[in-house]
Amino acid sequence: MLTVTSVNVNGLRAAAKKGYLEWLSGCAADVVCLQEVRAEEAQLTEEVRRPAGWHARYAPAAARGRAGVAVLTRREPDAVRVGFGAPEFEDAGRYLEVDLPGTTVASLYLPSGEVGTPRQDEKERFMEAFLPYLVKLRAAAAGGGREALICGDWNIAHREADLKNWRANRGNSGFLPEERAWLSRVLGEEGGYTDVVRALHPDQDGPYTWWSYRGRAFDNDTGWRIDYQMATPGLAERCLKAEVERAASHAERWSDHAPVTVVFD
Amino acid sequence: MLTVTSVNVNGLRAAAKKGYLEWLSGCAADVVCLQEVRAEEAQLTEEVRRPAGWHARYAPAAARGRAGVAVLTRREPDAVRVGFGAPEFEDAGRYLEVDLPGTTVASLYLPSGEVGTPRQDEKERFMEAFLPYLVKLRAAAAGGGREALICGDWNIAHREADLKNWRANRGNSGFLPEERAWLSRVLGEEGGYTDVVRALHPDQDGPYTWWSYRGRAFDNDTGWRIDYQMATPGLAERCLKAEVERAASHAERWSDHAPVTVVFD
DNA sequence: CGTACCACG
DNA sequence: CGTGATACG
Repeated sequence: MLTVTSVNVNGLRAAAKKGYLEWLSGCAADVVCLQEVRAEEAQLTEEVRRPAGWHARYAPAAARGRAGVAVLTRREPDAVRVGFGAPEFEDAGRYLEVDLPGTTVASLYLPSGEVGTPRQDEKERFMEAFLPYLVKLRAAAAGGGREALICGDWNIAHREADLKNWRANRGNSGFLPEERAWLSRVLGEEGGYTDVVRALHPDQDGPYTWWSYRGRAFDNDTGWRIDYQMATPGLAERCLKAEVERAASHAERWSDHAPVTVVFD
Repeated sequence: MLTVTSVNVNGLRAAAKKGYLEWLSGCAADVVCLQEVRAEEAQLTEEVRRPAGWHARYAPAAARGRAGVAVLTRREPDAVRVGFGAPEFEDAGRYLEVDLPGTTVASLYLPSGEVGTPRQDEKERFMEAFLPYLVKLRAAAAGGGREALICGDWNIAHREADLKNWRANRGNSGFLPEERAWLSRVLGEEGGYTDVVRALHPDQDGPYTWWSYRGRAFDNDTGWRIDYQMATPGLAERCLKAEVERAASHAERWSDHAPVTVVFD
């Protein structure tokens, strides 16, 4: 059994002030992947940096206060790797991988973009460099009799069911045809990964994992499903349960994203 | 009778959220001089911009969110002037003058400095340009049978009694020998102004008008007296009462400065 | 709208 | 330590 949770915390220091640690203490997962930590380890309190009972590995961004991913594991990982080989994104705080027995788990924070800005170009460069890595990772895992799970904020909604207002967002970053096509490659023959939440919930809208802080997006459930756990075939087959932990109320929210939890047999 | 209050609000928008308007509604003054407004009029709510019963004139800084002085008057001023003729400080949001019958009242925010930095040089340039203006203002007022009152944050403690830790601050901006000597010139033969709070309270420490937000400065009354009302001789003679309105508790504070109120006959 | 940074005080 | 600017999301 392996239970993995992934959540974009939108600033770990802010999240810790609003209930992240209480949430973590009730979290039964074996592995927790965090994105948008937005802090270096030295800026975190000891309790937040290494919660009791967890091993914690961080990959902060070179730019202070930006991005940053982490992985918490109940047992010490066998190996830890930062980045995926693309020089531009080596110190971007966007990819961290840990090896556990039989399985490699990664925390990913794919850049968010905005059409017509350099940030969209950066997002596309990331996507272009990352897909070959995913292919290589899957092959390497298969060759070594291992599985891989890429958790995180992919900043792309794949299909119309993956966001509330898909019509209005056809021209917006996060739901562009080329972004959706790229995710289809990750999930198709080329990548061979499975979106395990969608695999277990094929016929519903959402479940959304992100709601803008602007307006009443959360209250109206005007959300996007952009946080995924993408599993190699052998691992995907073992998926028993997959769910998104939407906060009960706006007041209980400690991030604009919700945790995504998957239980593997 | 003329009652004048002066206070550095340290951001009028923040002050308004913490009790400034409640304080103002209990304020019996005829004129209120504000410093560090840190906003343009358009950024203020109508209620804050023009409180009921007041006329309000603003002199914002060209740099957004910096400095900014204002004067509130119960009756419409006869004239309003921004700046004191020094080109460098014309749009600095540091000086605003209003004419009321028989009296000119000014709101001043003298630059704060830091030894060894360009900001200290700026402070000194301001002082150098401002003293001749004060001399000219006094002469012009006298020639026209008027009085003048310069209220505000002068960012200099004059004597040892004007700050709690004078020994430790001998080398710090705000209590440098040259700054103190400059204030002595304002208050001596050259300027001819009277520090009316000190005139009415000659033998006490303080009363302080500013306490740093750092540490427990307010609770320990580790303050500085840097906010003054400086009056021309005829007006100084009419001073009946002068006091500093220290907030009762840290929780009641809506600025790091306290209002200075003077009643003239 | 919220979390960070920074400059200023 | 707090205000407000800015970048990012």
